[in-house]
Amino acid sequence: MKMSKMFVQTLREYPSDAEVISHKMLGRAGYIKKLAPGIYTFMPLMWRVLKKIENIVREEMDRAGAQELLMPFVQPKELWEESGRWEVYGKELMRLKDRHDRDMCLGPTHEEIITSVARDSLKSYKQLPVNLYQIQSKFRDEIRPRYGLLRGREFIMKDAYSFDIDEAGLDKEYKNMAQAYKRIFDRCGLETKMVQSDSGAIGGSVSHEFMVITDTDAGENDVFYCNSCDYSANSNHAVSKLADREVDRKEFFNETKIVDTPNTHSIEELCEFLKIPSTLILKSLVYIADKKPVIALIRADKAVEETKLMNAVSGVDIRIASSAEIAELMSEKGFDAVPGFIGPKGMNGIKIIADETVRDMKNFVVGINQTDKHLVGANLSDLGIELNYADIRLVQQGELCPQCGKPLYVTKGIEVGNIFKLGTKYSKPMNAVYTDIEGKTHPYIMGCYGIGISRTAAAAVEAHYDEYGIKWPVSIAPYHAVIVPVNINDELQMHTAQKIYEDLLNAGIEVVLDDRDERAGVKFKDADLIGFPYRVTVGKTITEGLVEYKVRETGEQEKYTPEQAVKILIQNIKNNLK
RNA sequence: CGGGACGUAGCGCAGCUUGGUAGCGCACCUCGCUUGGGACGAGGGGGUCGCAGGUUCAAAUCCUGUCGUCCCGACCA
Repeated sequence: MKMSKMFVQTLREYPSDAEVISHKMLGRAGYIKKLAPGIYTFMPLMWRVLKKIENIVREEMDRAGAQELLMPFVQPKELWEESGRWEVYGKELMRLKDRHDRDMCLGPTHEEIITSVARDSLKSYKQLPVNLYQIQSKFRDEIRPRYGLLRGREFIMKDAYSFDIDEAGLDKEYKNMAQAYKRIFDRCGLETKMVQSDSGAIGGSVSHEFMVITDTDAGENDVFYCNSCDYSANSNHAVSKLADREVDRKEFFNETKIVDTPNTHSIEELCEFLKIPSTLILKSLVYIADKKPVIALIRADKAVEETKLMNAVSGVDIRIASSAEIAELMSEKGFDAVPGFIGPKGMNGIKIIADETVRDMKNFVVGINQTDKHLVGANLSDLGIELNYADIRLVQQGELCPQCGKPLYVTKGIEVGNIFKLGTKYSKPMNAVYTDIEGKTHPYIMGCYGIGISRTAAAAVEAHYDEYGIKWPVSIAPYHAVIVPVNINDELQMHTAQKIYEDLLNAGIEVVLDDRDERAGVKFKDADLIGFPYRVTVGKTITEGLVEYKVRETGEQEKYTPEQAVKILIQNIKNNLK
């Protein structure tokens, strides 16, 4: 490719709307162009990167025994009604009507479609197991798309679905996919952690996410992990042992009574007023789960993990209650307390979920729905309510590993892939069954396995960049190398560059010749920004028969004869692609 | 959906307070000069100032409405 003809425009400045590294870099280097929020054109360089990732995914999925197909992007409502998700999925599902006024949607995921395809074709146990996948654009009408390709509305995804006759088969395929994913991300030059996670809206029981660990702002997930064993989990799923279970502190309160606690609207204010540690306070939080109030109780030095709470009440939608909703709840129960003084006492008929931390608390402080008052020296028996215990606690750094008891650490991660055990979540309601050896029918045992292709590309930038631009891993770089003649009007320089370029092309290397009549600085800046893994500069030293070879990743550079440079380049690239 | 901000050339921005012939840098075109880390000079092309009303002799500027975009909170590959 000649740089002078390449359809790319690099910019002097970062796009003003970009917040995170990958968005800034990909925008400035001319890889992507925004059309609408979360909707981007993949420019030629970007498309080359995406195709590289797709091909790695294809090779590894095929090697793992999966078969590629391609399902429709536009889907009819009827299938979504069969699975029950037309009602449940919410506004992220982009709904539209065709000319006959029929309800349709843009595919955010394809469980319904693949299940309907499978049930028409997979009739016998003899045909199972099967794993089918596709690589395609998905559309999810995210509330707030952001971070460029990391959270788009339209994005490219690989989604795979497995069908087995029993759980054992699913377990085997689940492991098989986990191994394939490891190989895929390794080949993309990405270090990932496989972490336990919540199974979310797609449903099912067990799931793991593949996280690119990053120290940039783009990591939207907190990952807890143990250095002593293999435990790691997304914060929405992580569990821990408490480092401190010391809760009976009789020295503070030796009798149960109501005390005045004026203007203590926060835990901090209450601690300060009563001169007590926050571990002595039972915190009561009001949430709205599927439009109904739920009270969550937890030791006040800990925070509630909303996904866990949602699972504890089997809800699909949860958020903290507004002060108006709290006021409404109060008046319904005959109280008039303001937030800060809410408590479980007298809340009969409201679902109350207590975190495990509550179990051990004794002689604690709790709100009793009277403004400017708290009950001190309280015990659970004083509250006169029925508690449902569940782990709804957000793990904090320093708490202990649930497996081995050593301290847990936290880091940021970008989720680039996930694997789910679906079981019969879709096959049962959609009556997708096979016939066993005895002639009986059973629903398939299903699994699903996703990889965000475009997100993986962005995550690779987050993991490989410096102040000058992108440092693509060779395996997914748009081109392997760039040849830069410093002065194209110098016949020897240009002739040598041209020769190197052709030799590399003939060797199957994806190479760009920067034949633009620009100053060296411009070409170097662009080469660094675009992120070619290797650069060969043909400048003044060509009069001594030498060119300069430079590695983008390490900054390492060396002078060679043109023939040596070609040879080393070919060798390094081939080694890297193994 | 709530809270904040912004819409002026492909990109980044000034002008608006106090109405009076639309500007700057980058990018683009021509010529010259230059050629190892985003040179320089001269000339040039490109904008219904998001859109619609209103006020006014006169609106990018003031008023009203509307659409769009970005940032902070609840989702997920």
